[in-house]
Amino acid sequence: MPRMSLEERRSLLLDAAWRVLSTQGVQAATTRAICAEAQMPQSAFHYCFRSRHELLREVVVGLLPQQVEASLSVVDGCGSIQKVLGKALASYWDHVEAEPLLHSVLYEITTTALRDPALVDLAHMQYRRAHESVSEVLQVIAEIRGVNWTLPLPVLARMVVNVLDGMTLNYIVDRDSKAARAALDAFAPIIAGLAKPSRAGNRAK
Amino acid sequence: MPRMSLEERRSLLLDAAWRVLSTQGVQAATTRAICAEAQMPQSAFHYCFRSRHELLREVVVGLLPQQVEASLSVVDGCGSIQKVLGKALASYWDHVEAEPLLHSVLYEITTTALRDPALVDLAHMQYRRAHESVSEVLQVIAEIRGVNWTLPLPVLARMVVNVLDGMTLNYIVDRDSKAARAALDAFAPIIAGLAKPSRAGNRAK
DNA sequence: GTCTATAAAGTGATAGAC
DNA sequence: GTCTATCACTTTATAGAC
Repeated sequence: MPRMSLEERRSLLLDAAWRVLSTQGVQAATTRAICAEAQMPQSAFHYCFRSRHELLREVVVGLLPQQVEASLSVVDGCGSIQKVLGKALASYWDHVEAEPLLHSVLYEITTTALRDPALVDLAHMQYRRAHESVSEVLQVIAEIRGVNWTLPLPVLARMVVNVLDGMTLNYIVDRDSKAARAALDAFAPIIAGLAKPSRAGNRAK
Repeated sequence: MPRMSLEERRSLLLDAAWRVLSTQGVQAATTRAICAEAQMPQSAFHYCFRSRHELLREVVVGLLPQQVEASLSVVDGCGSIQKVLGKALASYWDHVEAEPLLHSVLYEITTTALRDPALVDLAHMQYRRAHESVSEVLQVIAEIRGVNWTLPLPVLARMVVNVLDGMTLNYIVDRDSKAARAALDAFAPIIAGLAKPSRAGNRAK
């Protein structure tokens, strides 16, 4: 009913899309459902977005993954390498258990994008970003603890991404928090064990 | 055109469904597409299946996961624990690289099922089976090599499932065989390192 | 700019002639 | 048993009155 700027409406629709996506999934996030959530008529959708694809793309590129990556990046410098790594992993995992539907959407988007030539680059982007983000965290940890990783960083980063990905997907399905945390507690020291003191000594600057 | 028994037609439709699913994905596997693939009119679908859900369920329960599990279960008893485990993992991975679209469908089904109350049990079944299957393989390996796992079997099985799941999903997206095999080669000795010689000695019967 | 109304193309499922 | 035809519904996107 009220007049508003195009930018404002876009923002409302992106927020609404985000709510519909996380609560009902990609399939259910139709232009109708999103506009209903934003309390505007369906046709208002096309004032702001050329197509549903364009909106999906903006949601994924602009909103979703940052939150996830941020949760892993909370690195606290105190304690042994295993402690530091354990805290970063625990921070990520708290996010998974707090917002399982958010993570569920990420996997839906991946599988959806893989089958749609117009969206397939989103899937590639998700993993490229995840690898970069994890690489950075691992590098920071190595620096502040004065250690070197015994595997090439890209290999190690892929391993960590894959472990977290697999654990997350499994958790989303069975919601078995106890089992998931047992697995995470077993993985943490294993990954920490892939670090060795650097020749420069084991505490940096 | 030709008359045929209900069972025969069901079988044709299941095969056709499987081909459409793996080449075009869950979304595209409509009753029309499946019947076209099986070269019969769309209405023939409902001679055999009450609904599309019923067919999806039968495909998942009866056809898909067996192949995947079987590939991991190829356990060759010769060599060190690391060799044996490495061969089982390699056998699974060969299957992934040979049939990436098959594995892709499994993830699509998982995410699709999670959002659909009528199918959600399929997602649970997938993981329950995966855990059972991996547990069994790990147990067999421990027996023939005369070792014990240093972690409870359910925890270890979950870890292995998660690692393979994460690796597979990542590979399906980026198709980076070299990077994936580097990660797998790093994981194998780590998992093997979670075994310790049992008091009974390190070669069984 | 904003809305109602509708077009155009899909979907799963069914009716009814043969 | 088999098929054509179609129903009832949903989707994205657009036309056109206001």
